[in-house]
Amino acid sequence: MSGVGVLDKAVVILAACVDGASLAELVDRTKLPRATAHRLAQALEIHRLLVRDAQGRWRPGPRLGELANAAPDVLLTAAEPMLTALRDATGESAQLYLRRADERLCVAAAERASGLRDTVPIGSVLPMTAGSAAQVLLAWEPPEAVMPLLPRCKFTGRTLAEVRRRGWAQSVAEREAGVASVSAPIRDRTGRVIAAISVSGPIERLGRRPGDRHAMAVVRAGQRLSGL
Amino acid sequence: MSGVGVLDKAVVILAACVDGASLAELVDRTKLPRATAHRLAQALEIHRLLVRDAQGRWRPGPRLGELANAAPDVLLTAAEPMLTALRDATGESAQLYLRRADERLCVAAAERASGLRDTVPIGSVLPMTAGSAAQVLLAWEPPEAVMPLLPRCKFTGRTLAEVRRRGWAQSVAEREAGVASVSAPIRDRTGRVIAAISVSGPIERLGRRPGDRHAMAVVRAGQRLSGL
DNA sequence: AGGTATGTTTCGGTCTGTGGGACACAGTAT
DNA sequence: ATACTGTGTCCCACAGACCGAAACATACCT
Repeated sequence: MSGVGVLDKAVVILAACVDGASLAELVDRTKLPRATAHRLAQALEIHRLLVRDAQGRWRPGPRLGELANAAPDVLLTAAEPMLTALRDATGESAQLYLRRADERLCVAAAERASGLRDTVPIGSVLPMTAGSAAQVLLAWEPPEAVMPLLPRCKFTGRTLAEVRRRGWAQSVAEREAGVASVSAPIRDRTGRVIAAISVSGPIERLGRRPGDRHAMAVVRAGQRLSGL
Repeated sequence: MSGVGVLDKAVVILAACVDGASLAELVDRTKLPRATAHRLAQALEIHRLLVRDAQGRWRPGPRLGELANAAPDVLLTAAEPMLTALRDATGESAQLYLRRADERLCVAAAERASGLRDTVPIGSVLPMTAGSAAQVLLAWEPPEAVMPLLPRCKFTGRTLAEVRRRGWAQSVAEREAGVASVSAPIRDRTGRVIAAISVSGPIERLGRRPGDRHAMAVVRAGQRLSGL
């Protein structure tokens, strides 16, 4: 997949251990043979990329945090001025969301200074079942990752197909009554969607088709933040 | 080293990219052949464990943070009650330190409630060149990792040998005038020192040989936090 | 123009990683 | 008490994944 099979397997194991995993759970989640899963998990443990608790469950290890925190996140650093510019260009609050399993995390924001505005504090966890950012974070995921969620979503598979076609999403009164929003993807160098950039505000100002008004600015901001 | 060579190399590459690295720098820091370094760095990039900026420098990628933040740090969770118990048992403030290159980071603390006390706020960055926690964090490091630091340290190689022999360290007026401290190692399951646990307070109360008084309690707390 | 440094890609060969199976232990069912 | 099943750990023969020298491309310096 990346061309280095051991690394591919190691990353699958790390992902499977995010919420803690016994060996049996690890084997079940990764579909790796037990000996392979055991051997690689132990090696990750030796490198402190995993730790093993008293019950024998593997969890993310401290070295991940050490490596992650060693340098500021390139995306977050670049996002600050871009969100500010987007807020100023559109006159609405702007946010950046990362996916966290079945939720989305607001990791950066630039808030409209005055008047009626949608405030999403940094660190907020919002649902993945409503809102234009959720649509963007899900639209390019494999169907098997999306299907379990769709019955609980305010949008449908058809909405997500439309998002893929247009390259952006809009929502009206999905996450919250009275709020409309527009979102676009931020992609990594391989083209994978890693975050969503959004503007949001009252329906009174944004209208029932907020994409007509702001999609271009949001898409452009997303493109500028892609590939970092 | 862990028994999985590709993983060993990948981790070396991740560590070398912490402050950003071009391919040439990566090759120089890791001593890997250039084709190997390039191939593995690209694979890490595909997995978003590294990102590559516009100048072609690799940096820690967002997936590290995603994996790290997914679950609370086992050690920090366990440390809270242990530091409180150590503070109560010794009557002095207690702290937990992680190594960060040439500094140490206080990541947890339990402060003595009243009277004369050493306050180290969580998040503080302290030097690696003075203090008993620094001695503990360095004592079991390979000589080549320690030698460059020693000329600037308040202690010597002999001090570190003594720390290894005793299993703990003490300092008097090293990091700060009037402050004495005792520290012990916290180890992972492979026996590697990953943190230092300390008590600290005024020399008036701790004396010039604070280890006589508190080493046993500190060592025991360190042992209890080891292997998580 | 020539030399050097850096980044990227290829591919034959070697040795690393794979994973079936054995073993030990714990838990469950009869 | 016994048998069976599930789980975790480890071994080692062998297949193929990874290695890395070499070639090539590009940029930079003199």
